[in-house]
Amino acid sequence: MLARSIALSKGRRQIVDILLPGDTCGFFQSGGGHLFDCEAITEATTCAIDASHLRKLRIGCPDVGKAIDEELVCAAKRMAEHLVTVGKLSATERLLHFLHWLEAAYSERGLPTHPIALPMSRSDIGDYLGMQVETVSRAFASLKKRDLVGLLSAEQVVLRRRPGSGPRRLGEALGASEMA
Amino acid sequence: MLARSIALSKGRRQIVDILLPGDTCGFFQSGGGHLFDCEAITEATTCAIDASHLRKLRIGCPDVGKAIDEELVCAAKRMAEHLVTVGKLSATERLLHFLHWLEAAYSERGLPTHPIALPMSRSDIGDYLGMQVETVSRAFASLKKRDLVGLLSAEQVVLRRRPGSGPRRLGEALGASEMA
DNA sequence: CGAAAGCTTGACAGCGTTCAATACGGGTGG
DNA sequence: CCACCCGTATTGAACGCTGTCAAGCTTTCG
Repeated sequence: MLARSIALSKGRRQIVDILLPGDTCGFFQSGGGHLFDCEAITEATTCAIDASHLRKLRIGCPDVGKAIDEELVCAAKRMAEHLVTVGKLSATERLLHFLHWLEAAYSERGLPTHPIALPMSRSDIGDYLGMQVETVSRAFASLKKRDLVGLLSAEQVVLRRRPGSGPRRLGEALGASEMA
Repeated sequence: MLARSIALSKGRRQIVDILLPGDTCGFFQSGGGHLFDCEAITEATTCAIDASHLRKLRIGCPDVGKAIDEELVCAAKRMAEHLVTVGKLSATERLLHFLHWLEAAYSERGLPTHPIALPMSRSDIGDYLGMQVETVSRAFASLKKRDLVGLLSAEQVVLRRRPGSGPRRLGEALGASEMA
């Protein structure tokens, strides 16, 4: 698990994207400078590709260009949905939404989802979801009290699926997340 | 001015990006479906490019692919910085940051910046910055009271530059935006 | 001129931040 | 093995900001 982030003053940062096995963490540079920091949350094995070599490769092989585009578009899509999460949801809803997203992402990659591993610290979660560490804790407490999640430990979480709150599109998820 | 947004339930939406003359509003589709809605805020003249034609064009001409990548990366960069704005700034700071961003964007394109035009409604601004209409109004009032902006009308704004708060990189801007 | 839509302002409740204190867990050294 | 210590997580209390509801106000358009 990697975190793509933007560094701010005084050691603060905003995590803008989270990368899981199979995702690509390069590509985001223009004019030679990288746009984002990228930091490993867990142990990670990465594969470096020489930029000039890749550039040459693209010319002969259109599929390469297409794959790069696909990756860029996916990252943009993730960020846009994340923007909705941060912009429109309450703290508890953000956390729940994030956990469901993680579960879906794990499941796509064949990683265990019961429980789901949460290797990042509370402060990482806060930097990702745009809230304070304390608020993250409170949100966990709130979800636990409602039996929406179970906490085996601080980094081992089980999601209890509420009827009708399964994985769904974001627009509907938001409608449902109003937790009336 | 166009707004790229994600539609939510009950007519709500999150605007994820704002496009100005020279920006490209396509590209964001995968599997035939568009990822975002795109809506005109002002009158706009657009230029449609046939997708299959473009695909063929890329093969022979590497610059085309590079230009598309450039556009994707720029959009991702905008969204990431916007994410910082929404995730880490208070309502008033968000608005001020947005106005400065607009000024810089206008200035890059040779559009007038004194005053700067604000063709979008308060509700659009709210959907972009992740806050309510009333909060947008309050933020304007607060900025006006501090003489950071002047309101000629609801859509004609002048930015009064505070010493040391000119256009700068986002990391520093955030440091300064703590408005101590 | 009247109506409708958008903008602004006020009051109040609720949520999230802040500051502070406490609990938990892993590791080290005695 | 236990005591201690550190970093991290949780919990508590008070405050401030923002969402909400409601009422005026301005502008636009018929």
